[in-house]
Amino acid sequence: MTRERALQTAMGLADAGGIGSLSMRKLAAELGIEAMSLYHHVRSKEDILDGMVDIVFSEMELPLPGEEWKTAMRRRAESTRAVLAKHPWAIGILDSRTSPGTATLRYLDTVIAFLRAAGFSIAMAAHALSVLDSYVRGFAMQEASLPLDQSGSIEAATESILEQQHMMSNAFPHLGEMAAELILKPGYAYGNEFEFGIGLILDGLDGALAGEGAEAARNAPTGAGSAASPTVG
Amino acid sequence: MTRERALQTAMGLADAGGIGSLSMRKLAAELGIEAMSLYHHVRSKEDILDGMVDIVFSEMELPLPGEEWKTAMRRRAESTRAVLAKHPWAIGILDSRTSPGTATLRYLDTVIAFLRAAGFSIAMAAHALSVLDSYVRGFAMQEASLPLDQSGSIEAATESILEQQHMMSNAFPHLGEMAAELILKPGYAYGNEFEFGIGLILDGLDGALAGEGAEAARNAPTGAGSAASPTVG
DNA sequence: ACCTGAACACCGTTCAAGT
DNA sequence: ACCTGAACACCGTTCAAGT
Repeated sequence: MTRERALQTAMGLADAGGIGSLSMRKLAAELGIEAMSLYHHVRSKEDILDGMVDIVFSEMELPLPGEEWKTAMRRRAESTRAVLAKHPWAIGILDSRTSPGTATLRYLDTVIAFLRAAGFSIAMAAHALSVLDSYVRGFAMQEASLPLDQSGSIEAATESILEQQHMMSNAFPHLGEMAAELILKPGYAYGNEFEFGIGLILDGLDGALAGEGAEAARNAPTGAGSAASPTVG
Repeated sequence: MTRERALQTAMGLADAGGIGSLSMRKLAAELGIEAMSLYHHVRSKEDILDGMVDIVFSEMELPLPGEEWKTAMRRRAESTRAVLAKHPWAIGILDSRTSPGTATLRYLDTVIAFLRAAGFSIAMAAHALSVLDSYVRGFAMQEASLPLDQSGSIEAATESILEQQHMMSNAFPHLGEMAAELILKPGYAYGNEFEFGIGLILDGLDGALAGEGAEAARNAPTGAGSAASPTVG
């Protein structure tokens, strides 16, 4: 029995049945011990959740040094989305840990280092982190709560949805139209909306970065507009 | 005793002490009845959560007919953020309700109607809803989990944070630099990042809309590029 | 050092019994 | 129709007692 094995088993339980099916008693049973024995390896259930969240961060792909920044941030976003789809219970508690683990801190540090090396000022790196991660986590949250079939399209096979669809078209015509003309059509998968948003945000960051670079160049025309020193006051 | 009063009291409990402090027994006590009596007015705790989420949607400001769309969407985003800051327990369960209430459906229908009237195709309205709401909810989630003082800046007064800050600067230098040079500086408030992201997304949508309008004009040069008919196949 | 039975203070919900 | 006591099957956690 190690803390590591307890965390891995806890991840398995949460992945399989949601965070609600993770209890100290069930986890202990899975490990072949009594619930009270767990407290020799972890401090509390909160401690277990801290450890689980840190494992989730450790599974996310990091940007590679030298990679073009938009490519790197797009890959990071897609990796985050994939990891959160595998561990949907983690979405709501990713940020709420009061004591972030080392994998979490290393993850953040590496992303910030990458952005700085790519020419982002400290303030612009904070902007980029905020808008990208807010979007990716919000999207993961919405995606996690959809009734999806295995192709990723909305599960419309049940009678109840079709009934609702009919009622909706009368009481809520625009929602009904969007459902009928787009969302419930065979080709539509909500997951594809991700690409639109991430592209839009990366292009926007590109523009903001160019504007900042131009401004820096005006203020200090000899500098290369690169990353070494902070440009924020 | 009515369902309405039960929901309002439940909201008060959740607002005050988080969703964890909302139990059927405590709610009943607050209402002056026994826990079991609640089941005469609501079907289950899930039913209560459904009702609470619908009330949260009813508190969000809707776009006004005729309003300029970027203004309207910015106001909607800020209102959503404010409502979710008042009811942080709602952020993680907003989308996960399997049976949305009438306020929720009316809210969505009104927003879609507004976007269609502003010239968005069905597909572009879906894009806009997805990227805006993912961002706003993701941001609300991150904001809800920060240790903020009343001015909205990070609470840096505790020794433990300063200690961590010192350790961090060695092990995680870029994170440490961002903390020291930006986040822990007196003027900084994480909430101000919201404006950067929402502006970036609205500008991006503006460009996408113009592109779509130009394409529609090429395909049917006599049309005004307006909202009446769907342009999605 | 590691494990555990009993216990405490909680949960959501059912059911039969009251008015 | 509305309320409720007792009960069931759960929680996280403490504590004294075992090896």
